Amino acid sequence: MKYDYKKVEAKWQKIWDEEKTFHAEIDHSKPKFYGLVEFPYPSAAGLHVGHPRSYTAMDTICRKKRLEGYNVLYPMGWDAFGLPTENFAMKNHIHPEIVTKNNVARFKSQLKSLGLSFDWDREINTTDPKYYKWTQWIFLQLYKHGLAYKKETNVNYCTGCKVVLANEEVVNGVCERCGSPVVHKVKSQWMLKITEYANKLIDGLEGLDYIERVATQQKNWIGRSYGAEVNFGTTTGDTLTVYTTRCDTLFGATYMVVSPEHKLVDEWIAQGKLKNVAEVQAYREAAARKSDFERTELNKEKTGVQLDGVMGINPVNEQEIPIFISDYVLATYGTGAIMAVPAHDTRDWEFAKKFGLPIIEVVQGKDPSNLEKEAFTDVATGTLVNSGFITGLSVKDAQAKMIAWLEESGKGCAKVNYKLRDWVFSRQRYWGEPIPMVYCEKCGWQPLPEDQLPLVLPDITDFEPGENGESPLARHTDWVNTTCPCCGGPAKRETDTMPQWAGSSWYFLRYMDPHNDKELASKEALEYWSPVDWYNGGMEHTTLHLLYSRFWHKFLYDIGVVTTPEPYAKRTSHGMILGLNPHSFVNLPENEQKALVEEYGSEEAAKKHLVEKYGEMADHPVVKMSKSLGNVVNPDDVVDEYGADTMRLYEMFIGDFEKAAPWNTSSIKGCKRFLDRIWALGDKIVDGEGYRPQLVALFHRTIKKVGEDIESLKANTAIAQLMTLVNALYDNGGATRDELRTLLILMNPLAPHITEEMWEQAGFEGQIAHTQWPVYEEAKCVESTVEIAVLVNGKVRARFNVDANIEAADAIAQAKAQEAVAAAIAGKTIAKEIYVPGKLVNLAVKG
RNA sequence: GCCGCUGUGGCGGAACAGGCAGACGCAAGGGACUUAAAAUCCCUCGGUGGCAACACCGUACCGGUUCGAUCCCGGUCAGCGGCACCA
Repeated sequence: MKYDYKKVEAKWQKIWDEEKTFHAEIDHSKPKFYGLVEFPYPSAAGLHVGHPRSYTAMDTICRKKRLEGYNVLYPMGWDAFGLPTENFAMKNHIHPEIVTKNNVARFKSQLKSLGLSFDWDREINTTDPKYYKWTQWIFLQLYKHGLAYKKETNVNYCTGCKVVLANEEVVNGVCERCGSPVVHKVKSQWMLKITEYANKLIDGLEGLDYIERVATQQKNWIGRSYGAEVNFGTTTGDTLTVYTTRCDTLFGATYMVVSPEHKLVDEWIAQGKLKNVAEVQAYREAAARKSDFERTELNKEKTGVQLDGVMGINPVNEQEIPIFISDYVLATYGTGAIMAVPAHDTRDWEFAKKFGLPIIEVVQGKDPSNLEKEAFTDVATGTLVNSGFITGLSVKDAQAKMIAWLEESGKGCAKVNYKLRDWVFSRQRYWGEPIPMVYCEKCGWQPLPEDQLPLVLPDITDFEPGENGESPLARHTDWVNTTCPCCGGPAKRETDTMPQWAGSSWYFLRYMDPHNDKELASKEALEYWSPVDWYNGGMEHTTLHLLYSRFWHKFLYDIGVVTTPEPYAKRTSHGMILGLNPHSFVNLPENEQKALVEEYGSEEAAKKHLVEKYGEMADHPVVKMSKSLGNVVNPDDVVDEYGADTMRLYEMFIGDFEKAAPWNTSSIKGCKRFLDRIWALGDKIVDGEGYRPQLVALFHRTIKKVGEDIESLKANTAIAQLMTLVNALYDNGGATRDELRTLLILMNPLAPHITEEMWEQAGFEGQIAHTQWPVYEEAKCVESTVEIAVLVNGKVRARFNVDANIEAADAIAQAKAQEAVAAAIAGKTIAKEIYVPGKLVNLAVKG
């Protein structure tokens, strides 16, 4: 009988739903396992084939863990606030709440059609006031602990859309959507002091099971560097403090640079100390006007203006050196001022060359004359020269001695700096959590009392941002006008909302206790389920979502709300699912390829033509799926044509889980065939108990390999092993009931519907979901006889079968007795004999 | 520029921890069944030479260590990702 996947899959999905098969409750008698995948943003486009890669992998792990006796929490929800929904709402004149509701319904039915074992009783939605009440509550705690503050900052303002954009919406200095130039505007914004946690966020990575590229990317993003602050004097009697990681080169400082925004420049202008005020002001204005695009331009020529009238004084030798302003020094890092050592810093070297400044060598490399060509920056090999009391030391020793001297003399101190900036937390948008703050002329900013949470979004219909990029909420004065929680006088609500990252920064906590209206989650639930045992998600979330949520969690830990210092014990990441580029030469149908080659003379010319026609991307046969290329694969279509189990299997079989992989429609057929072959085994039951002797080792090996591979995100090789097993069963005329039983359990985490159906039809007890994972015996994994390859000088000359437990000497003797081997070694001296148990004999011969 | 990763058949990819390279699957070619197609089943499938047994070459490239290297070491080239004037 043919396998009717539509009927069978619908049947089991209904059973799982009705019986709440995957509902999790606290149960202290079992070990717990909390598996987490990133909850999706429910976009209007619906599910993408990329989503199920992560979901299926974790589903497979969770299903296997349940069979192994774990109490598994595998939840799902919706990260539903955000710009695309709001834009869709504006364009189509539908309230974002309705848009969200529709999109969520679509996503949910799509996910259910894949048979993912989520506990739907714990479903959450970040736009639900019952949920965002606690997002707002966490913000208030941050505020009360001095970690939320309001500050004038530069924001990105799109001149076309007349709205403020988030950093992520600015691509190459222009608006992601309309392509208009983005300029900077100063706006007062809520900020979160993530920098206060910079150290903890780096050090906390120690001892966590994060894949390395995630950990290093986070470290680089936080960008901790160890150095020193050095106080330079000036001829005006001021102190100009610089930050440097190379205090060993202090004797080589030949000038100083301050950022255009540096405060001392304002003071010197005000005090009339500068002789070239006009020139300096012009440079500062030009720098301020520069767009992001100009700032990020590669190979930019260094520019700058000397501050005429002031000189810096080097504390180590009292030498007077000039001071410049230049935009290659950033106002936001370190002290916004540097000492320049052109001999040993590439940027300083370029600047010095351009402005004709002296270059003094203080760290000697192999070839001092090379300093005319480039700076010498190698820290590992240099020795200090021309450097007073540190001459002759290695760089490392010189730094230690210099810091000691600076601290002793009060001219500086050791200092740690970070690249990480505070988190801009305001968005001038409607579809986000309202920031629960009130402004009173008399009392200043006041937090909303906690008993007034949630502060619900007003029901409005005009979502267009105001002129000057003000939040649409600002127009709704009946909502904006309120009373001051402090003095009771008239006050105004904050009209900015939170960024999309807010709701996702703590959602994994809510899953533990999703319906609690007293606290974000009960202590009992937090203690039982924390931490998340395994969190899988995209690499694109490494530096924002993952870091933000670790920050919030660490804060909640510090104030005693949560019970573990880190939210996620383990973090892995999947590669993207890509599509074939229909414009790439190699993906064209053969006849079109031929036609093009004929038309343009050669394959090269044809490819060149395609690049001219479609842009550089035509050179890449595999690209991101996109609507414009028409290579988007809809999971619904795949489920409809092949079934959910085939879809799941293909998602797992497609390739190395951590790497990007192209979706290949014809490869899906292989997975479908495999399931059909398993289905047909149901009619090929042979007599016999347990595993037949010739299959014992294969079964034990398969149980071992499938278990291990699923657990290490190598389901592709687990499936390959299961295919091998099924092929072997066919070679042996079918399966015994016990063999079928084991096969079905092993396949169940990967293909749950077909296996439950076969289980039921074969008359096995209950459901696979309630049975146990099979055990293997290491001793039974090996065959009793093995094939030994005989190599002579690394070349295979013969093979023979022997008992697996053969002694080395016997194996070597038998190897030499092989006809082809005897011929190959005849008349030669054997220099060495190696026996690798159960595998090979290698004879090294001479002469 | 800095940091990280990757290079294996026509394709996706295997190969424990230095031990027979190419598991498993796709595509392709040949055959069986069929009025025919689909489906299914069988065979071939890294390259070169040979009717064949077989021989030689082969894991981006050059070199090293080793009885033995896709794997370890040194160098070169190519591709991908992240950060990007962070002092």
